[in-house]
Amino acid sequence: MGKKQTAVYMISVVSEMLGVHPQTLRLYEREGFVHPSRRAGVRMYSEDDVERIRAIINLTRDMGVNLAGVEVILSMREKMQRLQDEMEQMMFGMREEFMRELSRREDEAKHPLAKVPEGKVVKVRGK
Amino acid sequence: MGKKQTAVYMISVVSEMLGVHPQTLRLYEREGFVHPSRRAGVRMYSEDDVERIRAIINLTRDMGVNLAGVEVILSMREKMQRLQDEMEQMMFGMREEFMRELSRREDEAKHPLAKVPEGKVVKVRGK
DNA sequence: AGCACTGTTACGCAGCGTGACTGTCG
DNA sequence: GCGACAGTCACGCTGCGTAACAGTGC
Repeated sequence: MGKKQTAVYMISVVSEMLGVHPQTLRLYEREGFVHPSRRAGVRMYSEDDVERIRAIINLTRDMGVNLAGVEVILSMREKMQRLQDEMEQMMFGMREEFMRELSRREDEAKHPLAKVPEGKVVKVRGK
Repeated sequence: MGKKQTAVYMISVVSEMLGVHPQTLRLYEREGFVHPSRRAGVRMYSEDDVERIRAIINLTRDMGVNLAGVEVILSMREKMQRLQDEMEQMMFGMREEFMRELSRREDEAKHPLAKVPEGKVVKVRGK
């Protein structure tokens, strides 16, 4: 567990970086949108925290979205990200399976008498 | 162009079906969330319209989401649906391509002298 | 002692649901 | 002429950003 030495800011810095009232940042924490670490009781915002807050500001100030809406949207965003990763991984797995099937058939062609166990064929949910 | 004869309701019916004030429904239309058709100037809500309104009600009343938030969420939802369909289709295409590759190799094995044009191999964006 | 943090409380503006009112059509 | 639609306007409640205040630690 090394010391992930990414930049860390305290509330006043983040406040003027983003043009946000410090109280707003405390509010966001109370509402559970960000979880800055603490050093001696003082909030320390990581780069990720700042980025997350930036997204929230963008939603609230620029798009007029509610905090309740922000919560839904952020969780949807994460869900979408996971789904995309999952899909990608699935495609990769599919490709590998086909590769195995190809070499299996090649082996079978070379040694016609040795039965190589049959591979299963990837199914895709029909349209 | 057949007459898509799905059930159609006027505002008072929808209003009491969903327990929503009629004015609220008119508001949702003004804000561009639903587009009921009109018969003689009177709003006619399709099943889809009702379903969409139900989703909006769920977001606003139960989850406390803003109308601005609703807009973002609904469009995200559609986008996610499209993305999922697209992914599914892509996997289907991948499978077909592999099938072609398999039969190409079989042909090549049967007729060793006839060069069958080589098929391309599906690539997956690396992790 | 002074500055920047902490937390709590209060104010004000804006969004939005709803009620009231008037007009039109069948 | 009554009932349900249409539209417009105004009120009130709530959410949320901000300001004010007191307490604590370097």
